[in-house]
This record gives sequence, structure tokens and C-alpha cells, in this order.
Amino acid sequence: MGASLKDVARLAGVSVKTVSNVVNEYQHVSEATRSRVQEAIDQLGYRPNLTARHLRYGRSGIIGLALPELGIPYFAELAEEIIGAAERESWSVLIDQTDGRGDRERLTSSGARSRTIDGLIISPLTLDAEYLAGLRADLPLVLLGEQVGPGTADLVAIDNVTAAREATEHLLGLGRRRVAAIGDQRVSPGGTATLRLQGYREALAAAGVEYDPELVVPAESYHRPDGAAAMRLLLSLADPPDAVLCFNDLLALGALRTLLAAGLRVPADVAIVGVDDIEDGRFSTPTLTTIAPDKTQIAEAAVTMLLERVNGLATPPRSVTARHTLLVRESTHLRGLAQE
Amino acid sequence: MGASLKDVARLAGVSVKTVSNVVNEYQHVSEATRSRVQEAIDQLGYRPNLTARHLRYGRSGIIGLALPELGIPYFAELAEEIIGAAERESWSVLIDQTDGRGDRERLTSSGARSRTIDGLIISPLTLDAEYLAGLRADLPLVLLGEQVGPGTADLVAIDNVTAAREATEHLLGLGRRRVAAIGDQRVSPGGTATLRLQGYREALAAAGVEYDPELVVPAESYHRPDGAAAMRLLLSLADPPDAVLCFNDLLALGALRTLLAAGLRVPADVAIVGVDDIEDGRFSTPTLTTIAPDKTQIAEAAVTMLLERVNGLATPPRSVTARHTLLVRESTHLRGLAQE
DNA sequence: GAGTCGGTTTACAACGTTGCAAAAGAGGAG
DNA sequence: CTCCTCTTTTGCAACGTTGTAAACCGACTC
Repeated sequence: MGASLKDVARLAGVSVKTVSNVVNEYQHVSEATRSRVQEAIDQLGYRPNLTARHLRYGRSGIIGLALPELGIPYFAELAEEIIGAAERESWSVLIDQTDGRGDRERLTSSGARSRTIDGLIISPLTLDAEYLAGLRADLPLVLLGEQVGPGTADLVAIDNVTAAREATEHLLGLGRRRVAAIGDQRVSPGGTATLRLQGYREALAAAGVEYDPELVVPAESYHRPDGAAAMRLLLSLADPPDAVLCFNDLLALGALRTLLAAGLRVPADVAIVGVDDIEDGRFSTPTLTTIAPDKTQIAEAAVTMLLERVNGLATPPRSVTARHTLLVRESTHLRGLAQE
Repeated sequence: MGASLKDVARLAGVSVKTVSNVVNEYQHVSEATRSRVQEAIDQLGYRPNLTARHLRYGRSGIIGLALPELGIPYFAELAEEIIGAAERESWSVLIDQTDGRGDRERLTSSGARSRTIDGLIISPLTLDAEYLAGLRADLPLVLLGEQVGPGTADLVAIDNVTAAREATEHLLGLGRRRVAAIGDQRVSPGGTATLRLQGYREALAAAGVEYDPELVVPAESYHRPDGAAAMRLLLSLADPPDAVLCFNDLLALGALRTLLAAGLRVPADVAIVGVDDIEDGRFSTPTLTTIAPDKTQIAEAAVTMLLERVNGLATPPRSVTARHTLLVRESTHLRGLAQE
């Protein structure tokens, strides 16, 4: 194993505490001892044992990030931002995949692990009450995107109702009247899906378009295959849609695949909007119109709020609404691209 | 803070060690005390402090995973597998993004952090000697995909030469003769790019097709924009290619985008093969032919080897060659999809 | 020369856990 | 009743670190 303070102290002929003082750049150390100690440190290749430090401080210096899965690009991109933001504050990030399906083993393992982390940022796609129950009661928590229970923790989210409304208005503004929605989920009452559906309905109502339940297709998970399957269902309708709002970009890309494979043109026959602004959508053909949440802002707000809590802030739960933008691309508005 | 053994001991009226024995399911504890202690544990909501445990054991129970970026789907998918494999062995994973560009701050922070982790799995896209230099000398290491220096650590990789050769043979088998390659990188001598280029050239040579340097386009990083730019360059040639081997799927998707935007048909005019088998390629239009590395095998081999090292195994560096498969999809072989 | 003051160095305890060895208790055999 | 064995419980030390407070030292003041 690596050298400890004791080893360095012995070699330099000083006390353990003096070495510690040198390492921590304590002011009152004479130049003579400092250099002697430093020499010993270099010679032994000493590095502080963070575990011991953390024990001393009562902290681990590690925050947890609980995500459904890293395979979903939105979460991967978000994780990237969060790791970056945490790193800037000298914190490390431990990733935990909740996996949607409440995997028993995994739940318990997470619960046990929660003792290692000083705080947790969690994105509960499927509102994961059991998961939360397995955590320490006093664990600082920041929720991403979705409220769990009544105001239990700090929250960062975009305004999902407005976002969905804007996206739908955009489709209606193109003159489309059979606007479908893919991605409904009944699982979580106050969840993201519900809010987006609400925005969708508000836009329809405002435009005087009647709400047709047939055009709202649920999705069990938010992957491409779900979007593809939902789109096949929509195409089989007697009166199929001429536009689709997908509750995330993966669903949209899946739907897009189905449409193109069926020989339909996008956006000429069917226009598509997604949510998330994942990189894939910037390079699909056609490129994907989407609601872009400000991921950097989300990550930084989440990390900032969490670290404030870790440092003892005890105000009532706060809520940050992150910016979002509608990015119009080819899947709703063809400019320049030759498309037969 | 949470309750400690001491608190539980006081409440249950026993010694600290007895509580520890109960927690660790030590055999010789009378039923009476066990239940009394358990009661106290439940009442106080006691959970073991893993930091202290780790200090005691001289281990953190955490392994590091150093990746270029999570935003690259291949790495996100790989991280998912590795986290899963580690979790099955009750280990946690700390992710570090090396970011390609040797970011100074990040390097030092990683170096410091390396004291927290018991081992490191690292995927050095751009062979990161500096990064490695910042690590503890005695840190168990497993390399993914690329050798760093002369046999310094355990290695898991696919047979890149063979993989690239097979992919190129597939393109040649379609009758293509102007086969381009996107993704060359001179940075790392024994690196992935070099090996794949070698496989590409072997296939050309075997088929009696002359090697044309003009058809080999380097890529600074392996993102879609790089592939798109490289493809634009290839299209501007006097004698443009009729097939492209891209050194990863993102490059391929970028190239695909350029081709379609230019009004070319894939695969009719230009066929494309990628490497990695990321989910995006299964749902692009056309779907992407690709070399699929067995990510699960890679992840499990890496975690297994690393944990063996952590547990003290001291044999010379080992090397595991993971399986790969050529998945033929629409970008080289159109079956069923209506394409004008 | 005693007293004081500043900088410098140190011993000790503690963070929460567990291995070790020894102490305490419970039976059972002689 | 003593001795032995086996189970149960305990105290101590240690993992590597740092805060606290006290000790040490040289120099300066009166």
C-alpha cells in the first residue's frame, strides 16, 4: 500500500502532525522542516488517504447520481454535465442505475451504498418511491425533472407544460390538425408525462382542435423501439396523424424510423417534434425538431443546490425551473435538404 | 449525522463490538442479545459507515472508470455494462471523464482522486500517458481497447485488425472498389485507429484493390460532425468513393447524414459500415451495418480482471480478446425497405 | 535574569469500524 | 466442588487523518 503520514514522519524525523501541516499548507512551518518533509513526501510518493480524511471530516466527498440508465442519451449527456459541474467543485460522482424496473437486489445495494455518499441527485423517470425509501432519511436530495411526493426535496425541472404546449403550437402552426402524442404514462400522477400531456391538450384547446384520445399513445419506456411501435399503431388508424409530438427524442427517432420505413415523408406527410435535444437528433435525416432543455443549467443548479444542502442549508425545499428552447429543424420545417 | 455503533450499543446496553458482531452476522451471538440489538438498530435507523469500514479494510470498495466522454454513446453503453458488472460484485463505480484534450486541472484532480479508488478501468481513446502518470504507481489497472506503453497492464479489446478487415471485405464483397476509410489518427502508434487502418489495408490488398491514400480521411475526434466533415471531403474528390468504412458508428452516422443531405442514396450509391453497434445505428434510416463488439463480455472481463488484481493477483499482464460480430443492416444491404 | 511573546512543533484524542485476544458465563464431566 | 470446554461478550488497538491545546524554543523587553 501507499505511504502514510507516519512513514513520511519517520523518514523526515518529525511528528506526524508536522507532516500533516506541510501537506495542508499550514502557515507556521519553518522553511527548513517544510523542505525536509517535502523531500520525504516526494521520496515515498506519499498521497493523502482520502478515505481517512473523509472519515475524519464525516464526509465522503462523493455525491450519488441515480439515473434510469446511461444508455439513454439524454441521461448520458446529463451525467456528463453533472460530473463536470461536480468536478469543478472538487466532488466526485458515483452513478447508480435505477433501471426503471424496480430491481430488488439493486434497490438494497443502493440503499446500503447510500451511506458512502453525502448527497444524491436523482432522476426518477418512473417515480421510484421504493428506491427513495431505501435511502437514509437525512440524505440531502435533489430531484431532476419530477416531483416525488409532496415537496420533499429540492427540484430542478423545465416547465414541462409550457414546453409541450409550445411544441404542439408549433405543429399546429404548420397547419397540421391531426396531431398525435407519443409517450403517455399513467404511472406517475404528477410526473413528466402527465405534464407534457397537459401542455399538449392546452395547445389543442387553444387552437380549437378537438382532443382525440386515439391519437395519444402510451409508451412503456422511452426508447426508440417504443416510439417505433407507437408510430406503427398510429399509422394503422383509419385517420392517421399528420404530426406527432413525442415526449422525448428517442421516441421521436423511433417514430421517424417507422415513418420512413413505411415510405412516408417527414415532414411533408408527417411532422415530428421531440424533447431533450440529444445529439442524435442533430444528425438524423431529417434532423429532429425538439424542445432543448438547458442541460448545463440543470446540472449546475442541481449540483449547487445539493452542495448547499450538504453544507447544512436547511431552508424549505426549493425549485428551479431551467430554461428550454424550441429548436426547429428539418422534421417540421424543411429548408435546403433535398428530399424526394 | 446517522447513528453509529456506539449509539446502538448504548441503547441496547451492550458493547460496541457486540453490535458489530450482530451487524456482521457473527455466529456466536445469543438470540436474546441479537434481537435486542436488532431492535436498537431499527429504532435508530443505524447503517454502517462505509467510509470507516473502508478505512479499516484499507479499501474503498470503489473502482474508477476513466472514459473520454459519456456523451459518446459507445462509452455510455459500455459504462452501463461496467457499472452493472461491478454492482453484481458489490462494487461501486466512480466515473472520470478524461475528455480527450488533456485538461490540466482535470488531470490533477484525477490524480488526487486516485487514492479513493482501489482500481481503474481506463479507455484511452487518445493514448493518455500524462493521465496515467498522474496515477498511483501501484493502482491496479485494466485498459480497454488500447495498449498503453509496453504491456503495462491487463487489456481487454476486440481484434481490431480482423474486425476492420472483415468490414472492408464485406464492402468489397458487394462489388465496391472505391472503399474509403474515415477515422484515421496518427496520435497513437499502436492505437485502435492504426490497427483498424491495417485491417482495412489488408482487405484491400487481399482483393487486389490498390490502396489510395486520398480515400483515407483522418478524424480529430470520433463524433458525428467529424464524420460529416470527412464525408464532405470525400465527396469533393474527383473520383469519390462508393463505400466507406468508418472507424466508429458516430462517424458513420455523420457521414450518412452528409450523403443523404447531398441527395445520394445509401447503400445504392455509397455503402457504409461502422464499428461499435450503438443503439442509434439500429434505428437510423437506413439502419447501420456495423462491427458489434460484445460489450457485456468486455465489461465483465474488465471488472473480473481488475478485481483479481485488487485482490492481489500478481501475474504478468494478461490480455483478453473479446468477441465481435459483423451485423449487416441496410446501409450496406437493402432488404425490404422502400428506398427511392 | 526573569518574564513575555511569537512562531514552531508536538502529543493526544477522535472520526466509525473490525481483528485479536482475553474475560466472563454456562454447562457437563469427573 | 473443581476442572475443563465451549459459547458469548468485551476491551483494546489500529486503519490514516486532523482539531485542539499544550509544550517548546528563541528572542526580545523590562
